[in-house]
Parts: sequence; C-alpha cells; structure tokens
Amino acid sequence: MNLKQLSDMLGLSPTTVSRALNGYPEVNEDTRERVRLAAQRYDYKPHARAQSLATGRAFAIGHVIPISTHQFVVNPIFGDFIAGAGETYAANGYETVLSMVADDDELSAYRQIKARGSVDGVVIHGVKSNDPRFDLLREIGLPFVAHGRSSGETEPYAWVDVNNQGAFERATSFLLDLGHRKIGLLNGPESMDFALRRRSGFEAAHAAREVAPLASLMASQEMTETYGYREASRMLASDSPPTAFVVSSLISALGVRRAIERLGLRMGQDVSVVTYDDALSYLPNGDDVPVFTATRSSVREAGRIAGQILIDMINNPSTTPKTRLLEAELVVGQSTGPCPTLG
Amino acid sequence: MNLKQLSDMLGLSPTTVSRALNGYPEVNEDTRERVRLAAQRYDYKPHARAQSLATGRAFAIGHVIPISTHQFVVNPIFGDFIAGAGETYAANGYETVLSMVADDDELSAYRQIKARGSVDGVVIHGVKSNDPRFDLLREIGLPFVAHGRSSGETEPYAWVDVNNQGAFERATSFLLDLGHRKIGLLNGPESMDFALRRRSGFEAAHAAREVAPLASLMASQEMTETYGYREASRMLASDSPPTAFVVSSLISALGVRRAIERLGLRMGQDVSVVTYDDALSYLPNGDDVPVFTATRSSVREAGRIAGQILIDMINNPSTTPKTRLLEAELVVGQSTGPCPTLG
DNA sequence: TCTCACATCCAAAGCGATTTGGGAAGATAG
DNA sequence: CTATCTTCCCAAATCGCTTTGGATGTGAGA
Repeated sequence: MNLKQLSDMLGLSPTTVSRALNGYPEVNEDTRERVRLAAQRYDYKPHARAQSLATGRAFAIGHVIPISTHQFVVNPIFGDFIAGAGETYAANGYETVLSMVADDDELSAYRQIKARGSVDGVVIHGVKSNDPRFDLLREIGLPFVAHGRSSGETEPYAWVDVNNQGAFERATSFLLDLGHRKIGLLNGPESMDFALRRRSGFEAAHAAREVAPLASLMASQEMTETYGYREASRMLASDSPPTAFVVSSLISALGVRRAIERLGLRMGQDVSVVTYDDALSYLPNGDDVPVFTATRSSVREAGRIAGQILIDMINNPSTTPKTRLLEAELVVGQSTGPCPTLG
Repeated sequence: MNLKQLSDMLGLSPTTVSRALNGYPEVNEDTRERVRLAAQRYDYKPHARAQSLATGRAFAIGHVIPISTHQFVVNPIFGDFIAGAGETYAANGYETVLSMVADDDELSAYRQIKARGSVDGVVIHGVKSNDPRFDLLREIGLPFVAHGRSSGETEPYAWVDVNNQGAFERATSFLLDLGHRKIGLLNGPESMDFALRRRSGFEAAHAAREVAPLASLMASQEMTETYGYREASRMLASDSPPTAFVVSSLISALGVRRAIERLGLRMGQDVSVVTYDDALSYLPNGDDVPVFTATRSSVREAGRIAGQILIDMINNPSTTPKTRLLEAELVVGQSTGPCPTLG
C-alpha cells in the first residue's frame, strides 16, 4: 500500500493525503480524519527511502564502530550506549545505522556515509586526543556528537561525557582518606582521552595530599578480566605491593578481586578496590547491596542524552553545539576499608 | 556530486555513467574506464536512498533488538553477533540497521519495517519455542534468518545455531566421566529455546549413565555474574552440595568461581566448573591457557555466517532456506578435575 | 549496394514520497 | 452584484538513481 493507492482509494490526490498525514494546515479537518483512519486501517506507512529522497533527510543516525582487525575487541559498552541512543532515536522516528569499519579506514567511512546520504548525523565513539575525525566531519558538513571529549580540540563541538577526571579524583581521594598510600591504578588504554583524564584525576588526588603515586603501580590496557587479574597479581607480588586499587572497569575489577582472593587476601579488608562502573545492564554491581565501591555513571543514559543532542542539532542546525557533563556518583560497597596498619 | 553532475562533466548521459559503474556490458571499455576514474577522482558515491528507491532494494539488513522495559537487560552477546554480521554486510555493500523496540510490540515493529522498506531482510534474535515471529515474517514476506532454532516450528526456515544440546551433553559427560555425580546446572532463561536444549543435553548425559540429576541443583535465569554467585553459593550450602557445575555463560561462571573461592574451596580441585563460552572478545577465557574448561563457539562467527546466509537468500529468493549447525569445541582448562573422594 | 547484427550511447519513464504554484468554490467586503 | 480572500484541493515538478526502449553508426556478409 503506497501513497498513490491510498489516495485513489480515498478519491483524493496524493498531495492532500500527504499533507493530511503530515499535519499541514491546508486540509479540512474532516478530510484529515478520514485520511488518518484509512491510513491506519490499511496500515499505510510512508516508504522511508522515498520519503528521505524527497525530503533530503535520511531519518537515521549513524554509529561508526571501528573493528580492530588486530585485536578483535568489540567494546562492550557500545552495546549499552547504542541501546540508550536507540531509544531516543526510535522515540523521534529515527533509525539506527551501524557501520562496522576496519579501524584504519574509519575516516573514509565518514566521507562515504555522507556521500551516500544514509544518515543525518553520526555519533563519534572512542574519542582520542587530537582526534582527526572532528575536522573531517566539520569539513564534510555531517552533524555529530562525540561520546567523550577530545583535548586538543579547539573548535566548539557537541559532546556527552562523564567527568572522568572528577570520578577518579574522588575515587582516589576516598582511598587516600581511608589511609591508603600505595594505590594501584588499572587504567584503560591511554590512547583514549577518557583514560588520560582518569589518570590525571588519580594524580590530582595524590598531589592534593602530597603523596607521590608509584609508576610501578600503574597499568594501562584494554579492560578485560584477565588484565585485571594479571596486573593486580603482579603488583601485589611486587616489592611494594599496593593496599588498594583504582580500576577502570567492572570487568577488570572482577579480575582484581580474583587476584586478591587467590593470594588468600580479603577484598575490603586486606586490599581495597574502587572501580569505575558503567552500569552495564548485564553486569550489575551486586543485587541490592553493591559489591564494589564504585564511581558509577550509566553509559546507557549517556547514549540517550547523546541521541537527543544530535537530533536537536539536526532539527536546529544553527544553534551552538550542546554539551553535557555527567557526574559519576560514588557508591560505597563492600570492597573498601581502612588501610590495614603495617605489620 | 551526483550522477547528473558527473555525467555532464564527462559529456555522457546519466544512463551510460550508471551502466559503466554498475558493470553493464553495453558500454565501451574505454568509456567505462574514463567514468571510473572520474568517479574516483570526484569521490562520487551513488546516493543510497535514491538507489534503493530505484532498485527497490534497501541494501540494508535489520536487527530488531527487544528492549525489555522491565529489566533493562541488553544481552551482551548481541554486540559480538552484530559485529560479526556487520562484517559480512559491509563486505557485501549492505548497511546494518538496528531497531530498538519495547519487547511487547516487537511484532508490529516487523510490519512497520517491512512497510517502510528500510531493510531487505532481518535477523531474529532470542528465539523462543513456538515463536510467533516466524509466521509473521513469512506472512509479510520479509526474508529472515534466525539466530537459534525454534522447536515447534514446522515450516523450513534459515537459521544458524550452535549445537547447544550437544555442547551441554558433552560438558556434562566430561564431568560425569571425572566421577562427579552431583552436578549443578546454572542455565539461562528457559523461556529461550537454546536454554531448553542445553538442559536436555544436561539431562541426556545423566540418563546415558543412569544418574539422576537433582532438581535442587538446577537454576535458570538471566546470566549475570551475580546470578552465578548467588545460585552457586546457595547450592554449595545446601544439604547435598554439588561437586561440579555446568554454567551457561562465562560471566556467570565468574560468579560461580567467586562463590567457590569465597567458601575457601579451590576451583578445579574441590569443585569443578565447565562453562559455555561465547568467545566474546572482551571476555577472553584466559590468555594463552584457558582458565575455565569450556564448550566454546564464537558468537561473532555465528553472526558472520548468519549474515551471509541472509544475503544469499535475498539475492536468491527461491532457494530453500539454508541452515548451519555449529559445533562447540571442548576446551579443557584449569577449572575441572576428578571428583574429590568423599570425606 | 543493401541488409543485418552488433556495439555504443541516450531520452524518458519509472521508484514513492514531498512541495511548489496554482485553481475552483464559497465567504466576506465594498 | 462584483471584487477580494479564504479554504480546500490538485497537477506537476522534484529528489537521484536505474532501466526500458529506442537511436545511431559501424562492419560483415550477400
């Protein structure tokens, strides 16, 4: 059932039917109602491709997912973020389009997307410092919102980010206030901007108390469970073992806990752990009582907000780019306690 | 740069340029080459929406992701599966379209997708037994491939699935052969078809050895870490504690391990664990040496295959639906050992 | 020389919507 | 009663591509 068939059936022109359904004023309210009923009855839905060709708008938002051919890591937070964004898109009549792209030709992927006209805007994931994507997208005129900020970027742009620096400063301060002085940092890959901010939060908390963080207690890598286990084991076995950890993801924190318990130590008593928690739906931090003390911010909620900002931008291209800094909340769980006195 | 501009620039008609680029024979090879070069030079890419309106094909595949409004669980395996499928799509010039949909109106979502013409086919996730989606999709004529089989479905349909029954039979047999007689089953939600098959594999292995599985040692739920921890703890504390577990996901297995170690027991010695492993990229089962004994099958690979089957179906609508049963391999890790002798 | 096949190209009609620029009828004003 | 406005509708152009149905020119065969 297409527009022509529907209009024939109603004895109206396609023009009138189109206007009736799209809420234009130059159509009689009785007629509009008649059209509406018929559309519902015959389950008429405008053909999206035709509509977007006519309007010049795709009614779709793109997410370019870099697929590293080397490590094959699909970042688990994508799922929740896109689910959140997708809720917003759906509520506004937009589709979600994914582009899986080998990470070395991500840039040309954006050009292609623009030329093919399949989306009205894109979300940038995995922001790096001095990220070349910003210039590119401005050059080709594709609206975008970044999940994360890029230090080194001078022009204004739309973004949604968590206060990573603040979250890690707070987490670290919390441990320092409990008396811990040797704190291990299991950071994410520091090619990513968020990881740099987290590290600087970690360092700022130390600086504020004039404690020097130990370089040997810092690691930076993809945030797997094994990574948490391996690095925590290594640090705990070193000459100056940490009494606490700040960890960049709940998955890695599971590994840290394993390392701790493997050594016969008790988490929350012998060794404390604070982790960052993206509030992934399938990885809840305990049921009612949180297991880990954590700085938490829902990445799904970030997705919802990013989606809304982008859609607003598309509907209103001239406004200045909106930004939104989310604060992570500190959730105190059972994984932290005062620094055990020496000996 | 659109087709008309490019053809004007070349002094050719749009017809010829279109044909040249699409490999039709009725164009001189010299001309074709000239067109190709110009297209490349001016970075011409056909407008996807226009192209699909003209051809009647969307060059896109849809994935309908049910978003449970109650539990907000985004199944973590979606990410890897879609990444795999997306690789195939991209390689064949297809886009990936996601539809986030409240799970109670998933059915109408398919109708809408069909009417809007935004995809050429869909992948069905989370197959249940007697799943109504099969009839619906056949009725509206939207090609589909299912990730998982639906018992109760009589008509032929295309699917990709893991031999879940076989995998669990094998995992269970492995434990029985090690002398274990009380084995806990931590299954996924048994509203899902795959979970039913897994359970029947579990039971078949018992039946083959004339061992009766204990109802109190079976659980079925969303596969979170906490679930693994809670249920394993409960079972281990019960009157007749299991000496081994068969677990439906690596995430839950992490929880099981935690429960074991929490009780001062050693996994692989006091209590054995075999888990199903979807080979999620961010949740590797150890580095070089597998931590868990597992039946493993890459869900990403399943996605790749499903994508290919679907695209073949779209290109070749008349062929009988292809199916593909993947076997899970048994990987022996450190989490299993002979049943400790009583006392 | 004429015919026919073949190679090569193009004009125009589509795909299914939106949107521009009227046009007819009825209401209002003069 | 005529002129002007509204109100309500429609025909046709448009978006950017593909595809049908010729048109033209060339060389081979008779």
